[in-house]
Amino acid sequence: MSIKPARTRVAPSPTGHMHLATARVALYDYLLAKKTGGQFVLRIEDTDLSRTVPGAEQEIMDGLRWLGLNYDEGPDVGGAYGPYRQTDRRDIYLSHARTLVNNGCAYPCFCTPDRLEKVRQEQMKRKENPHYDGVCRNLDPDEAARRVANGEKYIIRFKMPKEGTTTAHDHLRGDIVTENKQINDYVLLKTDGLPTYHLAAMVDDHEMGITHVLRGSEWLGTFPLHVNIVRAFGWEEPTWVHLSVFLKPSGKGKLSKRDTSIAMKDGYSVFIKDMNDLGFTPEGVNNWIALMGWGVAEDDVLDSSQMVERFSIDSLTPSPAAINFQKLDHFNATHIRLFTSEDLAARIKPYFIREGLDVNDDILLKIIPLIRERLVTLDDCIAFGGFFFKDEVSPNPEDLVAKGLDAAGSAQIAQRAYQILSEQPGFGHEASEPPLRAYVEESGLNANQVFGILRVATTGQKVSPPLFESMEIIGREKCLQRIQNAIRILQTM
RNA sequence: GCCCCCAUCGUCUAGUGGCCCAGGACGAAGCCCUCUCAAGGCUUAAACCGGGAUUCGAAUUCCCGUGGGGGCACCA
Repeated sequence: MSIKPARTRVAPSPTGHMHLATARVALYDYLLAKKTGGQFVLRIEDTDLSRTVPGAEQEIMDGLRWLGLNYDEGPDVGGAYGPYRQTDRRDIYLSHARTLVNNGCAYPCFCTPDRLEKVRQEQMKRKENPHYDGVCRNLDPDEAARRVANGEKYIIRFKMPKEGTTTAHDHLRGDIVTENKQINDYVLLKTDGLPTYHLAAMVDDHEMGITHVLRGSEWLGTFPLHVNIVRAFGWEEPTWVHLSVFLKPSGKGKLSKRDTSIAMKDGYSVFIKDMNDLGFTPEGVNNWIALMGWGVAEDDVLDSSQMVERFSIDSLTPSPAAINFQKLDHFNATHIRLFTSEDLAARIKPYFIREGLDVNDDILLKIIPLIRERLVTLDDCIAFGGFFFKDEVSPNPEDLVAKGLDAAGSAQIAQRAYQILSEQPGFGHEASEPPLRAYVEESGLNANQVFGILRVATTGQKVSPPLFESMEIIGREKCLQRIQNAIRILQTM
């Protein structure tokens, strides 16, 4: 690991919901910056006006903050290398495009979209690779300049060398050698005066002093182009790291944000904005995405500081990774068990409130040890602890009937239990459990039957945290009331 | 069609020529614990895509297949 501080950037387009892949790039960027004492930058790549979605930029910033990936520089925090929104940098790209035209590495192109489309069709018909046919590449520079001066519409294309090969170095894959003739004369500057990614990203990465470019492997195809652009400017290249892509859970095909069938189903989502609602924690999500594409040996439950400590771009993996929601569950549940009681209480409180429950903070803190290891997602607190905040519970009558018994028999047990509990001077679980256990012994019933009735009676549900501890928190009065109510239900069945 | 990338248990991965009859984690199965559900403990099943080559020796190097993925826009 280099000691030199790294400047990294995540550069999403505000074209839709922020998803897992963006979050992972940001995570790695963040980790590398922290590890080396450098800076992590957010840059918004909004040069395609037609695809920009209102609110998407905010969603990205909110998502990064939710994940705890606070950027040192960005549109809303500023920084010495701004502006951080590409539409605010038009002039910068324009002058750089001119530089390239002037040094012969780029040229104006006057071809109409119509003609281009026709050329493409013909090439396809001839089973050729669709590519720009180079009409304007061969224009006399003076004539081209004249036409530009005359106000003719034009774009600027990169003049890709026709001969030879380009060797581009990826940190994970080594040298990638491509024949130059395979690479098109890509558009650098569009009719609307805005740059394409190819120009904008290269210019910005250089101008912003980015030392390590981490990006998706979908950029591998244009990687040689990018390297040529950087070299045409005479700039030093950053370290290029092309990350593996995320595959659908099936492993068939790239994970797409347009694929709604898996975007949000069964309580899972690929969008960061949904994670909180679904009860996932930043710790769980970060841990999950961190390990898809990063080989950490052993101990793979890591918090942010442990990740920083261990992170290295050398241990990133180049192969595609299928996402696995079961693992998200695992990491989420594991991190929940690691939170302090106060922290966990604060985190689950909103879910109770969302459910319309009146949360008592004392009770909230008391139930934490009872429900903590049962939570996979934070919103599971409702299923395991909602009844603590209800005045009454309404058990399903059938659930009150113990296994192997009928309603009348179950009612008798409930009655006896009621009697035992009301005769007991104390009510804590230490006071209540022994006499009830003794009753189980002498009655010849099993604990499941007796405790099961009480569980359903007092909590209103078949599955709950440990019975006696729960009853203690519910309180003597409420418990007796609820058991009384259960007896009534059983007697009228 | 053309170009590029990738290839270890179902999944995420460790492994950089002998330490590997391949290790960990998730998931699965079983047992223990147990008032339900969990958690926890123990155990089991489960992989080096195929074929050549190099080498005393290959999961690890090279070549060829095959499979998967990505790209071939005035989108990023």
